[in-house]
Amino acid sequence: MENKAIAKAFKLCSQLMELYNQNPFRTKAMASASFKIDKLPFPAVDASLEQLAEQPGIGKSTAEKISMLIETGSFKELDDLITKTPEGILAMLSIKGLGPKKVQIIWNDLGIETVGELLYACNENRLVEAKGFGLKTQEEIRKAIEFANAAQGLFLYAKAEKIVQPFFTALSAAFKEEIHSFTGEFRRKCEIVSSIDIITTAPEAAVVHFIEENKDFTLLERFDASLQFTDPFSLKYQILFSSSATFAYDLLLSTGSDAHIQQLQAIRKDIPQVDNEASIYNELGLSFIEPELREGLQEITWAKEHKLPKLINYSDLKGTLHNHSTYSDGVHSLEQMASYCKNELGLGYLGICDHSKTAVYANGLSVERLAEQWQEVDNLNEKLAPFKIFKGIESDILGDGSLDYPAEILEKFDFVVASVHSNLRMDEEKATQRLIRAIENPYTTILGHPTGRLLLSRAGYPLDFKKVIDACAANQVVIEVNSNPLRLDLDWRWQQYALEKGVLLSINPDAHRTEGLLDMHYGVHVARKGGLSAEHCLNAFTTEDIASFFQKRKTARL
DNA sequence: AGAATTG
DNA sequence: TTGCCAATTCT
Repeated sequence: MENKAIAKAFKLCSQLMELYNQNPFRTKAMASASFKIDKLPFPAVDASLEQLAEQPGIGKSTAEKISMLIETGSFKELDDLITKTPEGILAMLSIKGLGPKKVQIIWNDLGIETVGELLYACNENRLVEAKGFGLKTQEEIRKAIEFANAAQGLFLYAKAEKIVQPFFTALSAAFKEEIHSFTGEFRRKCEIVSSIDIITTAPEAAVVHFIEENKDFTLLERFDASLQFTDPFSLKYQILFSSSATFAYDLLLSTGSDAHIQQLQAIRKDIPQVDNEASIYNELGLSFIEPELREGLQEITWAKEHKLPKLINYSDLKGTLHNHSTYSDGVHSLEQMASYCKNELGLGYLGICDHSKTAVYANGLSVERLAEQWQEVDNLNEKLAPFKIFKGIESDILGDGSLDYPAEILEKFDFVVASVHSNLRMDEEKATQRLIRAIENPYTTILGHPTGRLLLSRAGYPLDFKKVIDACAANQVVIEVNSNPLRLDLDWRWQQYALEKGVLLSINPDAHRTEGLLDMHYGVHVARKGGLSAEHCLNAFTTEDIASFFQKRKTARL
């Protein structure tokens, strides 16, 4: 059990305590325990009861709850609260805009106990009758419910990967002589997947037996050449049965996308059945197209002219930009982050970009604390050389598009990532103007997570992407590919346009802990979908090249 | 802490 | 009517 899951359980417990008007001090204590656990720099599962109890903010009783949670999946208080709460009420607590107080009113005053009824009430304009609810709140809740409904049955790529990897390994081990491959959305590295598609040459009856032996799985349907089932997470699987003779052809067709296959069929109605994918493309007069690119955008045109981009690989990354530390809301210290980059990942540099002063909720840095951080960076740079820490900041873009420090502070950073964290509900016109003002700021080096979206959780603010990207091109501002699996923002659908305009992209993990740096793998996946090559990726620059890039940006604005 | 919404 | 405070939720 990960710290995040433990923290979530404590958070839920605190919300339920508040829902039932329990002692506010105990409720607060529960919430603060959740916060503390989320910020532990080591996995709670590896710690002893004593080690946990001596952590500031975690006492003996919290430590015991944690160990109970790890052992049994729950603890007494939480269990009792969950038992007496209808499922629909629990679901409401995870809808954005609804906290314990509002849910309490919905439940007690309106007598609504399910999310479906709540949506119905919104549509019938009945929510406005309740105290504390108005038209705007009702509309926000309605939108949040519809967003959550649309996300039903969908999984973040990263989550699906974690779930499915052991299954795929087991399948491969059970049928060692056969060929297996992921296919479909998962093979195309789509940021969201609706099913896990696997193609195999293993005999159907044996695979069915293999699935049936695993009690966790529920068989759904069997067609001629496919088998569908779900797992305990409700993730859907589809297994396609192929043969070694037709494997490449079946793999290509099942990989899709539909648009890509249609475009291939427009070249030749019958796609040739030869023994590997590269040969199939060659027969059609095309260069081999990597699965990630098969989205029906421009890849066929590129392949016809043999002008496909040489897609970036994880191993092309030389360093990492946009990361947090304990100076703001990160879990690991600056030194831990730097050592991990240097020793575990073999990277050449770390850009440290803690939150700026306006982000108080994330412990943003005052000018005084910035000075402290810079001193430590200087010390660490001596100690870890030739490894290099670059002094950066994730500056809030304020409501009017300005950055969060005066020019005399901004000029002292090696680079600045500018991102929006507040006032997320602007209309397209306002949000676009706000971003463009930030892009035009001479101190902005990188535009961070451009839309603020959280996949399967909330839409980003609406933007005129062309205007934003054109402004980046005009001002030589790099655009971040935020690699957090929940963000993956800039979306790959717009990366190709940015690259056409000569904009550089940067695969940024936005890591708040050492392991978060590994999220760059997901950034690479979507950047490949966007057609990114190493030469247009800022953090594929060597330490020397990126240092001179930052220096040039500085001299350019003098 | 600061913004938005509601009362 | 207007302005201001209080409560809730989010980032």
